[in-house]
Amino acid sequence: MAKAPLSRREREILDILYRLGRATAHDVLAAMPDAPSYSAVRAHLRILEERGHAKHVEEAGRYVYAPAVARGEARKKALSHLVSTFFGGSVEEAVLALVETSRDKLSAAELERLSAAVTRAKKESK
Amino acid sequence: MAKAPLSRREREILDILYRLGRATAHDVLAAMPDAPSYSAVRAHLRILEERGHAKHVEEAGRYVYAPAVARGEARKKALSHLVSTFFGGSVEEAVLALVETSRDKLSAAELERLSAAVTRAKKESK
DNA sequence: CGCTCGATGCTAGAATTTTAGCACGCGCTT
DNA sequence: AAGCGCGTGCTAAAATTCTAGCATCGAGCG
Repeated sequence: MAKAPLSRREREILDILYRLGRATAHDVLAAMPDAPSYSAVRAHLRILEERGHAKHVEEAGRYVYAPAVARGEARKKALSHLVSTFFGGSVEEAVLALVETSRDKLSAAELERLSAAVTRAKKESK
Repeated sequence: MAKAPLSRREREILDILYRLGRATAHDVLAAMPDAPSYSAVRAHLRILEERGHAKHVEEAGRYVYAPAVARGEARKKALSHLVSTFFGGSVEEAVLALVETSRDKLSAAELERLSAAVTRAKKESK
């Protein structure tokens, strides 16, 4: 499975696909702040599919697109890339940054769950 | 501060810059798996600078490049983009994924610190 | 000095990406 | 059954990205 690097627009569109989960060309178009023509979007979607990054199902006559590789996979990849380029490979620092910079966005319940997850990890690593 | 989206190669090179902190054209070239010519790299570096993404200092005659926007800033941005495209905006999920998928990579000490950070966050949010 | 080495600036061309538009095809309404 | 409205496939051309190579310039060396 060769992983040809995506071009700018392709990346943008694929990201939207990940964000939406599944979407038609119109949905994608609507989600783009600097949208080009409908045709252009469709062309990209087609190419994305050709290269194995997306797939589509026909539904009531129209195409509904979705990422080809599972969200989970993509997440890991993106996460690992980010950690290595911005945090020198330190997962710890990444987590810290995430928690610190969005303290207020995290509810008490969420923090509780995070706490539990860390504890769980501690046990496992023992 | 206009935000012109980066092209593929530019993105790649800028990432390397972030990873290395500071680097000469040669360093960058060496860090690229699919490296083009030295000239090409230099050209991109120049463009990157032109567009405000990188800057350089002359040092012993040669140019040493570094990202123009602080690592911290870039981190936040990258993190937030990632969270929104892959985790539906949920910081919690992102942290969980980070911790879960790299359990073994985290040392006991690191987990300890994370635990402390979460606790601290809890207090603050109170 | 005169040469070579290593670095930079610049330019032009090749290659890719990005976009728009046209040509159907299908289901509906009139 | 002819005329929309809406979707798709495909192609060609504009725009950008990517690359290489040449001209220069300063430092070090025989």
